[in-house]
Amino acid sequence: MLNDKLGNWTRTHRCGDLTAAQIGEEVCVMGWAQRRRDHGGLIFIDLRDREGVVQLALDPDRDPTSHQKAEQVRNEFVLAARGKVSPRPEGTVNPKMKTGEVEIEISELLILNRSETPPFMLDEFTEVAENIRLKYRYLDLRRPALQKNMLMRHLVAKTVRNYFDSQGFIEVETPVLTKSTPEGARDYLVPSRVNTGSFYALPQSPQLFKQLLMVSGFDRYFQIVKCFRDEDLRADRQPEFTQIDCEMSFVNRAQVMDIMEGMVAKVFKVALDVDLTLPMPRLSYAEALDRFGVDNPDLRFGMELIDITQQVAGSQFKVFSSVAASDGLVKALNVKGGATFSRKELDDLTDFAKIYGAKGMAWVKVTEAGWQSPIAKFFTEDELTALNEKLAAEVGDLLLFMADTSAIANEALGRLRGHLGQKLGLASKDNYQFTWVTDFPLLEWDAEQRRHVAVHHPFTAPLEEDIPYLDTDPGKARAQAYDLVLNGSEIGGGSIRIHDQAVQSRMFELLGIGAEEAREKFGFLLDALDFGAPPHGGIAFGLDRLMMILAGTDSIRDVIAFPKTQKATCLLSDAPNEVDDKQLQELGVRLRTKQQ
RNA sequence: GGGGCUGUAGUAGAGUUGGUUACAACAACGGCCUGUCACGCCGUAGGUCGCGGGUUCAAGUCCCGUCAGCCCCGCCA
Repeated sequence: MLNDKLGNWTRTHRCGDLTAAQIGEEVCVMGWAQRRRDHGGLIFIDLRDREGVVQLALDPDRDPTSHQKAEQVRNEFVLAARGKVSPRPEGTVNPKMKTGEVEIEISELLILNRSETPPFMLDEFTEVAENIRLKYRYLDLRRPALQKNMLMRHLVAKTVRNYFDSQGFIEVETPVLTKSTPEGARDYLVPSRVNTGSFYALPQSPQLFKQLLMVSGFDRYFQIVKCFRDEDLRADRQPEFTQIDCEMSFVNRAQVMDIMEGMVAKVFKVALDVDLTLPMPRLSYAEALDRFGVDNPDLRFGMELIDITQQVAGSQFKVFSSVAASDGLVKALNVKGGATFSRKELDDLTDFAKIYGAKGMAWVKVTEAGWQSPIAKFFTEDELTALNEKLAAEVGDLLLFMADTSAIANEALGRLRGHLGQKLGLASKDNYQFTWVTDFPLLEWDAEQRRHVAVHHPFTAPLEEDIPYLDTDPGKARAQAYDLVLNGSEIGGGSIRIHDQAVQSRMFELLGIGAEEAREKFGFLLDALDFGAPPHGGIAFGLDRLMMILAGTDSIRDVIAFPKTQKATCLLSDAPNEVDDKQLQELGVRLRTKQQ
């Protein structure tokens, strides 16, 4: 059957926008049939567009032609309808719908297109397995939840652009086909046909180009830009993702952080109508690790880590005292009211800690009769008193202990803290607690590669007072870096950059990148720094992670229109796919066989 | 590279100790119905139990392998 033609019909309203204010108006709406209710005589159709749903009423007595057409309508047919907005008869108002006070009395109906029966209902109620949703992503995107997320993402991007514009930033595009560089994540490579045997890399970030823009005098740059990292996926990680990237000249750390707080506050106001308190708290890396065990602490709840290494150093409990003697850490958490945890729950917590390298976990239930714990017997009265005091232990509390190297004790107990915060409902989704984390180490020792690697990236400037350490004790040098952490998630990170060619060369040297390699890989940057590079610094925010928190979802796929699966494939387009041998030949690329 | 969870009509699920023809719901299709709104009523159709192998008289169910989706560790300057 032929579809109706749109002709010169013009939409006057979006479905979801019709309210009592339009009563009496002749309107024209277009959208998808969400559901048809056929009463034999009267037919109701819920028509949906991105703003919502409105009820069309088709009365055979008013217009038999459109009523007849309405009998053919099935789910997801594309309709255009003209009619009068009317108040619903008494007793038939639907308070659950935004448009529930009105309906459109249809005088003319067009079936613009038909639809196969969709593989799943496109309403807000039906739950569908994610692989099915991803295969039919264009249908899933038609549903209210994803429509809402994508509309919000647009609003956030618009707000970011307006804010940066108002602060004198300009958006400049940087290359997507660029140069592979050592350090950092695995690159996505693109073979060059014109230069057989050579490859471009897709950018992990526009880092070098934005620094060059500072050398070029643009002063304040930003870009909302795709970045690519060929690493394994997580619930909050996709191989291609979007950064809000920016860079400023003639600024120090505090000035960068101030401007960025303003941007984040604007975004929260526009997207959620939430007023943030500025300035945001600032924690040093050392303090974050000491108090929370991780460099991305969730500040929605307390339950801080407590260092009890001193208190147990002399105890009979060898697991603790030996760690204390070997420069490790013994730390504890006081889970208020946690004495009700079952043995199974405690075992589960232990298993959780083991994921992060912990060898075990000691626990204590604080009861009226004292410590109920497998390890209670190892401690003297004095030691118990000291520990109870240090941990502010009260009857009903659960104390969890971790003894290990400082790295493992901190991470395992810190993760356990985050896990317990979720489990105990201490981390409400609509509570937004920010903190900056600063003074990261500049370098860390990579035992496998037997060299220092940059904690942030190789262009990060050391704290001015720590520059002497570069020659004496590089591991001790701290960086002029800063991460913005929201509810335990790192949503942004940046630094003041090195603008001095000599310092940059020294940095490469420390990273074990020889002068020749540095010249080959980064020569263009080193050259640029020699031509009057201004002091500069910047930051990049992960737009997808920010959107996850704004949208209140646990999956990055819910804020990306066309996301990849965990194996980095696209179930919709079937990418990546094999290509014709002819294409490979043109590129000068030959596939290795499995045996090789 | 490693650990874990899941896979049964189009969809989301039930299926007990291995035992008759694999269930009911929603969706679909046909019919009835003039105030429903996740409409209602009657009827019809719809299955490679992810795939492959094994054990068994007998496998959706037990075992092995494999594929896919998800979560995590490693990885992610």
